[in-house]
Amino acid sequence: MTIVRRIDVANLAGVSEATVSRVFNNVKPLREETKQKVLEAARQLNYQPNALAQSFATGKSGNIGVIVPYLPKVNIISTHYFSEILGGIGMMLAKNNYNLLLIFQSPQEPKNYIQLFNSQKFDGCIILGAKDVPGEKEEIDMLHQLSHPYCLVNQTFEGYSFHSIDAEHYKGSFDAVSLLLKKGFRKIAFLNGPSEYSNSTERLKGYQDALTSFGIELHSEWIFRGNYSRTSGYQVAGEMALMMDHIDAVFAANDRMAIGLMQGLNQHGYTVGRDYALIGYDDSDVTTMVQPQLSSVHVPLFEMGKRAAEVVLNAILKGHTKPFQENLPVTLIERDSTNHLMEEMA
Amino acid sequence: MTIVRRIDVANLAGVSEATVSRVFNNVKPLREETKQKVLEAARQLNYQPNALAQSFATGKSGNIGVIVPYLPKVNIISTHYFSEILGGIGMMLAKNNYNLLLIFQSPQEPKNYIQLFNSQKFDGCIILGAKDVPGEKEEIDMLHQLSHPYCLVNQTFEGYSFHSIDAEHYKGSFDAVSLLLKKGFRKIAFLNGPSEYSNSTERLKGYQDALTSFGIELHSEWIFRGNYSRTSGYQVAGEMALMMDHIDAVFAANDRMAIGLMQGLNQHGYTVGRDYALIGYDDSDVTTMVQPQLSSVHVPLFEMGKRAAEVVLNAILKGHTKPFQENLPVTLIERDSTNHLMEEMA
DNA sequence: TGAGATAATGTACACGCGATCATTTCTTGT
DNA sequence: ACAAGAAATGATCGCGTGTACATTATCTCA
Repeated sequence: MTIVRRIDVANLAGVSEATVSRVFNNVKPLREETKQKVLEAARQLNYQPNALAQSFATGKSGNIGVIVPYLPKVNIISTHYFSEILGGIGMMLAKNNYNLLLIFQSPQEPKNYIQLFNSQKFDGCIILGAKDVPGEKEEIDMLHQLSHPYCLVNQTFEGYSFHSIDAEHYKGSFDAVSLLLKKGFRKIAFLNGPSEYSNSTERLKGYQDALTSFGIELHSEWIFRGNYSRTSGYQVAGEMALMMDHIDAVFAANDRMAIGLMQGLNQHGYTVGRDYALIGYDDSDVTTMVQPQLSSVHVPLFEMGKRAAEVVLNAILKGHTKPFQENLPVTLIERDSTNHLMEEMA
Repeated sequence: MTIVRRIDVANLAGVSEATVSRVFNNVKPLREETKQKVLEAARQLNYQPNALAQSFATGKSGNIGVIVPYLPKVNIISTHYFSEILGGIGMMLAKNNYNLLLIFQSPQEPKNYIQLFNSQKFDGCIILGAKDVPGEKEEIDMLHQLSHPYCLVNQTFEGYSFHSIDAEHYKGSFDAVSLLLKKGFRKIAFLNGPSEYSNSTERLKGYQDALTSFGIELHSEWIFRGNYSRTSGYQVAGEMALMMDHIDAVFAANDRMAIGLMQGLNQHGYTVGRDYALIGYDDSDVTTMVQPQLSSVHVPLFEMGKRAAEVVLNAILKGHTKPFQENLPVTLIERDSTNHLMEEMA
């Protein structure tokens, strides 16, 4: 049960090592007869080229690194958000015979993307959950300067033209708030996520512009902040409950916070539909599991993952190097949480 | 901007290549002075050992393959189940400086785990979502015979002693149904998953034994089958609605089906708490997002992933080879969906 | 102080493959 | 039948590292 090498196949087939290599790499010219002879020998010996040696010889690992933030207690992978993107990436890579190397990155430890590239563990990388904080921006900038194949997902940096796939969060936010306004709500609170994420700030702009476009004055006390977890939404409900007399609708920056908020406000006696309207973001599967079903903004996360993988593969395989930015469209999904209770009863 | 190699560091530090290698691999004996000289040279040149070459030289990739079933349309990763396990695996691997190679496996294409091992892309593998179907069993058996480091998660095979980490699904099921029985329910239906999964059949046994231990006759028409998706639960609701006069409680083999069923039965005018009790399985985050909150059986999926990774790492690093099977404990979590409505109102 | 032991460092090769270049075999046209 | 070109195949090297073995420097103890 030792490892079968190219030379073993060559000996059995009565050809040279180079010919075996040619058969497996489909390098022409090559006599069909020889090819069959080699394949038959390979089959008999159950030969499988050593991917490690191949990688070493070519200098290509055949892996794409996907960098995912890792928080010791919180299982970040389990959120709809990351899972969808990861699925999209996986699909595209599988189609192109690339492997997906999942790399968990602790927030505290310094980002060393360059070292990761130098180690040749992967040929390109996709960075999920990047944040606009000092250390990170510079590191990505260095990746960019050295023209390593990479792509950010759902994060852009003001003043830099990094490769990235994002979604139209400004529009999504604007549309969401506009829906509430069209429905007649006027006192609209906004539960946003951390400002290190560019899409948080984009959503804030969309929220503000929608209100002002309807001639409504902005109130800073209408703006709340969570960390995208359900728990944080639940906690914010405590603050918000104190001023529900001055709020008739809430736009939350993701579904999980929306649901946490909904549950928290329930505890304080405020019900969606009767006391306020609610709209989430991401259109995750939980939107249809709650009562009333949650209106939300669909974000093509799976597609975004696919596109990000495509961008990185194009950089690797076709040498594409010019800055690439793309914003995929989002879709407003209207469900019951943005309706008045009387409409339901009608 | 060319690649810095060991020899470059050696030249700058005025030592041999072997010494540089020794410094980086911490091979003694070694003079402290020499070590510092080499490290300083490496720092100046920004030297990073080539992981590809290291892997090739040692014959170890440093990767653990995680094999995940891939269904073109359905994004399997996004389910609580896989995400949690994956997170646990990732945690343990990161701690041991191993990388996680995610491998999507289409159900239709033949399983060739042996080839994957021969290709040396990974040093060990963890198989998620294995099914008890003809081709698969033999392939895993071969892995086992060749004593390749591997571990199954949440799947066992009758008559084989494959390495596996599972949970006490018989007990979980028994406890869940017993809870319903203690609450006074007697006409208890069971919405199970596909029988290719060993935990489906284990749960069936638990369900049956719980009923018979209470002296209740088994009714084959009480048993329904879905595929673990919410949609399948929703569809089953159509059948079940026809016989809700003869059912007062339902045990579902996972939360998603439970919620689908709940929504489907709602459409037919049957409400949890008023018309029937419901208990799910997995204790996923959606249990607390629905109304009433769903009783469920907590399965330590994250922990299971951790343990599976540990088993594989032990096989690789310490040569552990004897059959390893472990069943982690499950916990019954009682919420509102197993209470009668009148209790809530009291 | 010198010999033997031991610590420290250097030399050289293998790992399995891709790929270049050299060589042999085959084809074609007259 | 033969030359010239094309097609097919063979010999060989390099990729960057780990490591066995050879060599040299240092220490120890009488």
